[in-house]
Amino acid sequence: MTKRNPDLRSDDTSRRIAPRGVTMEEVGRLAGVSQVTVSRALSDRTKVSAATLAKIHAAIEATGFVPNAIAGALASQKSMLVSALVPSITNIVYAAALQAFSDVLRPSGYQVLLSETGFDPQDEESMIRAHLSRRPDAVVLTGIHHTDKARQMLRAADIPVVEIWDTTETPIDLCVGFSHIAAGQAAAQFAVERGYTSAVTVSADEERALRRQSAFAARFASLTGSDVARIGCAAQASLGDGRAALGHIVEAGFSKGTVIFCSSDVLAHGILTELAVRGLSAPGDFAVIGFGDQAFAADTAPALTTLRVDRSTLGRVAAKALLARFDGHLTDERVMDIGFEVIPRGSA
Amino acid sequence: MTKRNPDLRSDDTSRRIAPRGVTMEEVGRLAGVSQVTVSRALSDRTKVSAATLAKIHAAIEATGFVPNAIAGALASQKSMLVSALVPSITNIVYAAALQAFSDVLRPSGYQVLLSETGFDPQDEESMIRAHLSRRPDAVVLTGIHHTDKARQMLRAADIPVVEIWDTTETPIDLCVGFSHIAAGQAAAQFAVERGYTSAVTVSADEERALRRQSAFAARFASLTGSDVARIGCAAQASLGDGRAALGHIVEAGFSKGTVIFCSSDVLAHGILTELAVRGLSAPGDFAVIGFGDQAFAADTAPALTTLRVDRSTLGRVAAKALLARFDGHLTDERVMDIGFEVIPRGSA
DNA sequence: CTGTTAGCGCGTTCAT
DNA sequence: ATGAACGCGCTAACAG
Repeated sequence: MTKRNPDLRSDDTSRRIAPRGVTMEEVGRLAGVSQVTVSRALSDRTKVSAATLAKIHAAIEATGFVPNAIAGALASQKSMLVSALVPSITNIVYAAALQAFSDVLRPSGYQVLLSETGFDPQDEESMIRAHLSRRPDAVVLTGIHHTDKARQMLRAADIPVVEIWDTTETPIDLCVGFSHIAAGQAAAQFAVERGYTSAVTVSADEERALRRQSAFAARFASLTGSDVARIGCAAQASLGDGRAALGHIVEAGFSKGTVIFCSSDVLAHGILTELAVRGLSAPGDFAVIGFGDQAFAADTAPALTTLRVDRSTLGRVAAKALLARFDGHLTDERVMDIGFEVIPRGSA
Repeated sequence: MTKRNPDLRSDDTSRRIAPRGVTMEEVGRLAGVSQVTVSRALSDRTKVSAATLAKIHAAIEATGFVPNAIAGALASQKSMLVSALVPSITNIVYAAALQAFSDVLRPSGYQVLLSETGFDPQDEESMIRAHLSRRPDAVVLTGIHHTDKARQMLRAADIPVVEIWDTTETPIDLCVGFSHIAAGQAAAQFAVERGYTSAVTVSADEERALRRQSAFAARFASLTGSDVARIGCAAQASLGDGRAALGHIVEAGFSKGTVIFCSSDVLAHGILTELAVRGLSAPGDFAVIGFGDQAFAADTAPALTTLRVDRSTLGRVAAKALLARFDGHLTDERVMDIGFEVIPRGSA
């Protein structure tokens, strides 16, 4: 008998204090059934008799068995993993969308593998490679700009891909977001309707924010004939950046009655803060429009006029689209526009 | 010959448009070497001749091969995955720590599998089970309160476990955080030294925040002899909650010169906001102490006096402790206190 | 309802 | 420096 005694291994583990992990084989042995039966009991309890099911559950309880999802994934070619890539997890905007996204996927057994890409497509590409090595059942990317290599790898992976936070005519696969150009235009339209004839933008140095900013400026100029200046700041704009921006605006001698379109509510909040410090008021001296409608926007003083993008809906729609795909529903609706909404409050 | 022809599979895949995933076998065939050689080339390039290495890389390039980490993990018994469980990813406090944590682990090839537990130990337990099924090489938990079952599963998994955001004499394994009691006491001490003789706390309904609040109240009372009232709000406290809290404080008739200790900077910011709206000032009318030293704390008006906890350091220390463990360094320093710091600014 | 047999794609011996 | 054989723990046919 050259064949290895199958019991050797169990003898080895029985000597150990902490086994490497209980297997279905061991659970089955204890329950008096084979490994497959254990597998079946766990995947579909109706495929096993009530009596054996009870014995198996007892054995699982006794051994503390936790299924090995790695082995399961290798055998079934399904990892039950969805990978998500966002620029930053400390940015509430992405975090909130991911929260909703995960919440929808979890009940179906999927877990989300998350990574930060920063704002660089090259970094994103290498993270995509790392994620694909785990054979996710789907991938979620932020934005619509990716390297050619990244697109190619994604297509080769032959799994659903969702691009979020933007819209495009040419998605890799699926797309859930809204038009940043339309958002910027809507803000301009609103500002003009409110009677403002002069405007400045304060915008984070981030591609989508810049697109909103440009659209605002173009529309505002075409509507009023007045040029729109731009003040820039870091990609992760802070309250302090907003305060500093107002300083520049005031010192540049912008006339009172100017409206300030910010690329985020945080920047807008900074503007409001600095306004108060300088004894100025909104919208009397300067009007302020934010972006995002974050939790605090309704509670600033004055309350912040802003553009709402429903981050939860974004995540939820993306997740549901994936679940539909996993169920074989091949929707022809590949790009889903969740829109946005101007929320008029006190600041403009 | 009943044995399946090993070439059948490759013939099948050659007919496909999108193969299920290129294998080392296929890469090797194209490079004229065996599967093992490809494996070696990828794990340690020096174990393969320069000539074959080149051929292998060419084949990888040509096929778009991406290693299957699932198969790798099953074979090597190493998933290169670290699972992390936090109450909420939209809470900047946890997100920032995770960011640093991931950044330290990534260069070593580890990825972080993240899940939200909410604030319920029972939910945490089931998420732990789900995570353990993926056979992570380590687990990170938030806080020191977990169900017995959870502790038991974790021990059975026989992998490093790090509890973060708190300290304890009896960690499951490792622990990285700070003493919430000491933090509350330090805030009270500071308040007393600044001359405040009356205090109120505004605290989120969350275990660690409540512990800080109690410690503050106890120390403040023992130092001044005056009782400390408590105002509570939701676990995820908002700016609006802070504003409302000040309303209660004012209406309850607290004397001016009272110091308000908040469980988060966001709440404190809300207090400052409402103070300004009511024409009151800090610290003249009411002094405010926050907690966390978030990015905006230095830029509020007045700047917020707060307790700083270095979230990046927290994440970094936890990650480094794990890397040391992976390298076999069995430190006897199991609980690491990263401390905190009182940051005196204008509000108190 | 239950067991047998084959892989899933890789790392890890052990040869050569 | 390279290859053959084996096994990681599970799911997926196929029998009975």
